[in-house]
Amino acid sequence: MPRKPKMKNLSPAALDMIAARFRVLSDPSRLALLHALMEGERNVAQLVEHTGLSQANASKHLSQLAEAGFLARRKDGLFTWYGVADPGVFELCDLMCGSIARKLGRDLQEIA
Amino acid sequence: MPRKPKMKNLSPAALDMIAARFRVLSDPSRLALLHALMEGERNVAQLVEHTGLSQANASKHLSQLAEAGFLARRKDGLFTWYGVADPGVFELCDLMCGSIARKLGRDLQEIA
DNA sequence: TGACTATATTCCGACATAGTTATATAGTCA
DNA sequence: TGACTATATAACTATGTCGGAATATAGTCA
Repeated sequence: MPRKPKMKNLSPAALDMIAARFRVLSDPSRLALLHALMEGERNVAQLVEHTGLSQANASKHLSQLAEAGFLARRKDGLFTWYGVADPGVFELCDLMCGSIARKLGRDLQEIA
Repeated sequence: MPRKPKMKNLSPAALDMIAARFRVLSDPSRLALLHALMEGERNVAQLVEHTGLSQANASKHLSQLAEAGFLARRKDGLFTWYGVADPGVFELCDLMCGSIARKLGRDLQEIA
């Protein structure tokens, strides 16, 4: 029987999936929408008001976030309410902020 | 004095920084390079061999990863050795994989 | 029913990005 | 020195993405 590999191999398809989800988080407008939803569910008009995005633009970004599974939508009459479906997304952002802090610290060391 | 806000506000510049770093992780070729470096430092030729990327393409992706602070470069004669500068990048990938697993689980529930 | 409202979608132009090919840079060795 | 090697960069093309304007879709209410 073949030797057990030291490290799990990631298939190209898996890499594509992971990359696609990172891409959803790689836009400041979408991050602003996520941030605006930390305190709880909001509808589109509220998010437009809060972020300054256009209605069409906000709607598109919200759809992408929901499609990726970070947000959940709930329709109530004319309104669509968006809320966080996977709180793990905030852990991701926190980790990224920590990574940025470490990098800035290292950059500072280089200069000093 | 002004009331202390419930939640820290993120400046547009901060959102841009975070988004830019997520963008670096949003490409399967770069994820493959990162994955190939989990076991330790490698030079460009080794990474080209391991990933199947072209030399020019690999070099560009490696530069981006180093620029973002995820990788460190070390030159030794003709060779350039790349290694992980911030292991936090693997935590980010692990978290993202967990998030994918949760989403797939939820999608499964919907069908069942 | 028809006017109105909230949200989603389509179309389009501007710009960014990934990959290839060719070339530049710089270190090694005869 | 000159031939060779490893890596980086430039130029180009094809494709992807963002945002705006206009329009479509549905739900509400008179």
